[in-house]
Amino acid sequence: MTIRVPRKKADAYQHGDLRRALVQAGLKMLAEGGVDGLSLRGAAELAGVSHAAPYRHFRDKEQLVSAVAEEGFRMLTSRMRDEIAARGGDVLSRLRAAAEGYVAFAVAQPATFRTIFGGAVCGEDQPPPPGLKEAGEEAYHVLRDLIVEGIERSRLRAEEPDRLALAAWSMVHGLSMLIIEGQVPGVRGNAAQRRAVTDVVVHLLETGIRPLS
Amino acid sequence: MTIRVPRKKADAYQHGDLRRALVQAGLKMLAEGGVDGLSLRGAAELAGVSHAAPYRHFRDKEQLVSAVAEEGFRMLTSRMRDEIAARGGDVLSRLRAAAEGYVAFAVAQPATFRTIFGGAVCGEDQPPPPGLKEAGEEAYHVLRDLIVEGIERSRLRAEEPDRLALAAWSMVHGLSMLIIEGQVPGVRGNAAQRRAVTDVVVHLLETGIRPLS
DNA sequence: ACCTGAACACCGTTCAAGT
DNA sequence: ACCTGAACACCGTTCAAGT
Repeated sequence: MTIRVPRKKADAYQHGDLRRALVQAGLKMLAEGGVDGLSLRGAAELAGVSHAAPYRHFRDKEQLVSAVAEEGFRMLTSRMRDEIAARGGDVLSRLRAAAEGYVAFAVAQPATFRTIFGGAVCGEDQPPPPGLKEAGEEAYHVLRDLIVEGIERSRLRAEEPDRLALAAWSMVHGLSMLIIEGQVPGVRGNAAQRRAVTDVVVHLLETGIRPLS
Repeated sequence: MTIRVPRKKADAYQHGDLRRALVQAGLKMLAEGGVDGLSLRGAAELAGVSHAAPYRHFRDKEQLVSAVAEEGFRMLTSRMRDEIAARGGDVLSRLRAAAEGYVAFAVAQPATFRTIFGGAVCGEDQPPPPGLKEAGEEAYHVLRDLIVEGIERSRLRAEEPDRLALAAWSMVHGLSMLIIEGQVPGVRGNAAQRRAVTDVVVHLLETGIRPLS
């Protein structure tokens, strides 16, 4: 009789971890070379494998990009959770923390952020790949849970949570994109200014742009 | 003596209109093949010219993409202006029209919309190319003028206009991106639902997500 | 000035062949 | 099963050469 131990070696590239290695390589290429720096051949080289090997794990480049986007999405969610936990306070304070984590991630990893929402992943009609969809829903639930708590505590309007969540997500997502695009002058490189701008925008999200009347 | 007439022929590709032809070709490729469908060689072929000819007008692909983004930005601004003019009404009604024009353009031309804000154009530190920056400012002023009018008429909060404009732009831009990314379920293909969702989000932008208290 | 054709390096993808 | 090496089509870019 032989006892089968599940193989978990350190140099496990040849045992099923090539997929993970390729995704990590993709994230590294995004961080170093921007969106255009991500290539199948480059990822294969970084993983120490021939350029044809990735096709054992991904049908085409789009599937690798999708896997990288999924991992990036989970990193974004982590960043939000960390910021929320570090800030604490009442639910509005934690919502602001989530917003700042979101913006901070976008600025720190613009190419990864763009890949997550890059649309190279799902075309006009195709549904998003399941893993990426799941990662998106996980991020969305972090936001939605805060919204629901805010409503229960009467710190947010007694509206349908999904409506408030969509408005909040849109605002923070748009702000992040405009900042990394350089459309908000003097903010991309200045962390203090960035936080100030984010606070202003989130405050307007909370109270609206119409007069209090 | 010879009278020099300014040359404006119909088949003016050889007389300085090659640049324009290449930009138009780029827009066509974006509409038909998505962001990845845009190539220098393809644009040259569509313009009926050798693959090296574009380098007389653009230093590299990035400059062509930048020119295409600029033209796309002007199309987006036109779309907003048209929607504003068609709707009319008070300033809040026209703000809503601008938002719907923005979202409608993004959904109708997602690849062009992504290229405008694609970031392939300006890197981390580089400033945006002047033409694209100007096109962006033109779009921004359409929004800002509405905001200023709203403040003057006491339909918007007496805040710094740029703050209100940034909040509004962020919200509508983010909503557009989330919709074309497929993150807002059941909206990408449904114009009526899309308008309803946009109205809800803009209404929350106006009145905020906090209770009226 | 403006354009061409050949050339180079790089990429995504396929496939017969190796272990 | 998993990986390799050669091969193909495509791309961005350069450059000597043509008019």
